[in-house]
Amino acid sequence: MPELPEVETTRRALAPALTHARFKDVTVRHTRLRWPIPQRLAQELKGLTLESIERRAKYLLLHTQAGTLLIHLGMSGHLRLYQELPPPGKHDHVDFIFDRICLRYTDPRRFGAILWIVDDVSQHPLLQRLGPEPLTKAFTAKYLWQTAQRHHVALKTFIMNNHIVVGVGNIYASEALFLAGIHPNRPANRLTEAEAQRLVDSIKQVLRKAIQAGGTTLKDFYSGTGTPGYFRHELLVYGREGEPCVQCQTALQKMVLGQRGTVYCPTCQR
DNA sequence: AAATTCTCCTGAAGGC
DNA sequence: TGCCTTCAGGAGAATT
Repeated sequence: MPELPEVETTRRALAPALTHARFKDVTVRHTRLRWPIPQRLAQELKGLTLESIERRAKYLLLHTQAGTLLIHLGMSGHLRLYQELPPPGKHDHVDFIFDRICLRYTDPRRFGAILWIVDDVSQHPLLQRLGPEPLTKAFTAKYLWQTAQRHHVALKTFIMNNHIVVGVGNIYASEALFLAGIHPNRPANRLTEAEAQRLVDSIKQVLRKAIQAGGTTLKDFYSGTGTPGYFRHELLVYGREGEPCVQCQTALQKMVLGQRGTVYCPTCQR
């Protein structure tokens, strides 16, 4: 499931091949994603040059002079580059055809999105209320601690809230809380300032390392060039329910928070 | 305002 | 082997 590291990995794979490339055509086989793909997408894009690819939260923003193509990978989406497109499979919903290369969007569960934005992208409803990027200086312990004072939800739910900080999904929230030694079910407003510092450091660390590893591939995720991510081998708690904690050998436990499976060490996380 | 629940969807896993 | 049920999960929308 693509979280920030997987989306960033995708962006880095696509940018060298697609920056300054020109859209020649778009093939849409299945319009029904999270929202319908715009009917006139092919006409809008045809002939435009892709100027840059930006990532904001888990959104990819493909900028052109006339507008921005927004792509979200949802739960199971991935984008892949091809010199020569193979015959489409069941879940290959969209092909972006450039002069010398093709980009295919695949998404079995169809929770992703492809939108065309003409106005100021930063003012778009999907983007304007987002919290800070976790890997920037704007995401500090002071900010997280002060914000936490006003919230009573479980800390894991809190750091997965895009209004608080973006890009931290179920996998990396679980990992970061383990690294910080903080129980995922602790109410946000009971976080101490010292713990906020540990948590911010842990979030940054786990995201950076995951990007270095090319993301986490559980099933569906592959980078833009088709390679899987290797961070799965470095996961300390996610997917390890019942297995021994790497620090204390206690059997890891699982609970549900905000309708999300949450694995943690009952000994190391308090 | 904040918190909770519902919803979209498919493939995998479990039960009988 | 096969059919049915359950579950996972990003995040906006609807509801409390």
